[in-house]
Amino acid sequence: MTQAARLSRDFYERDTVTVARALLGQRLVRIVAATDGRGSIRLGGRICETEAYGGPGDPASHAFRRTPRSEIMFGAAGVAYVYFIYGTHHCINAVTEPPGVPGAVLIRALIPDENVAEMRRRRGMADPATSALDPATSALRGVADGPGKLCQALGITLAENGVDLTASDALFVEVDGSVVGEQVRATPRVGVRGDAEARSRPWRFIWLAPAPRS
DNA sequence: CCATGGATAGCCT
DNA sequence: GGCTATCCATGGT
Repeated sequence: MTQAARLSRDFYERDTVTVARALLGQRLVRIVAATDGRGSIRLGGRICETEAYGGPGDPASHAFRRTPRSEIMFGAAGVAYVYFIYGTHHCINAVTEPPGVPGAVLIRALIPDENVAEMRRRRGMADPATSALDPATSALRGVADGPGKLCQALGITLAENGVDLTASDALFVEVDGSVVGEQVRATPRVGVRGDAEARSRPWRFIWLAPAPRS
């Protein structure tokens, strides 16, 4: 079977906002052991929402301060930065920019399209076959439509912090076309401190071709 | 709207 | 070392 191309170091080693925009439409893939213990299966989906996090000038970024936790954001691009938040959820970012320049893109939502039933199980959701919901339209809702949800659906925890997305066989991003030219919503963060430029800069990108998260 | 609950950062003694 | 605020998420009300 042919292997889809994987995003390279060069892809990630660019301006954070550019990478956040370019990740839309690509596929986040996670390989996990099959439930019968033999072989492995793919979990994943198309990235439909991202958010750029900058360096010292971005108060909402963990790299606002250089600490042991945020040090990874100052390192090699294409590495996964996973953090645990609110005592419950994990969030996965892709490190951006050349070494020494901090930056990361938070992956906020996926459109699940591989082994959705397994991802639903990992989310604690009902089997769509026995659900009253229409599987054709509702089986995807709630599975990966949020940064914490997609990590739970894909089994991403702090153990995946530092994984090289350009080299790992268990966690990576595949090229699945670009959404350049398609409809994308870019919005600044509101309610954060910083100068006028920082507040008005586009940070979050939502792919409007499919239904984004609610 | 509100409760949740673990890792982290910063400040303290 | 301890102690506390914060974390712009999620699920249930």
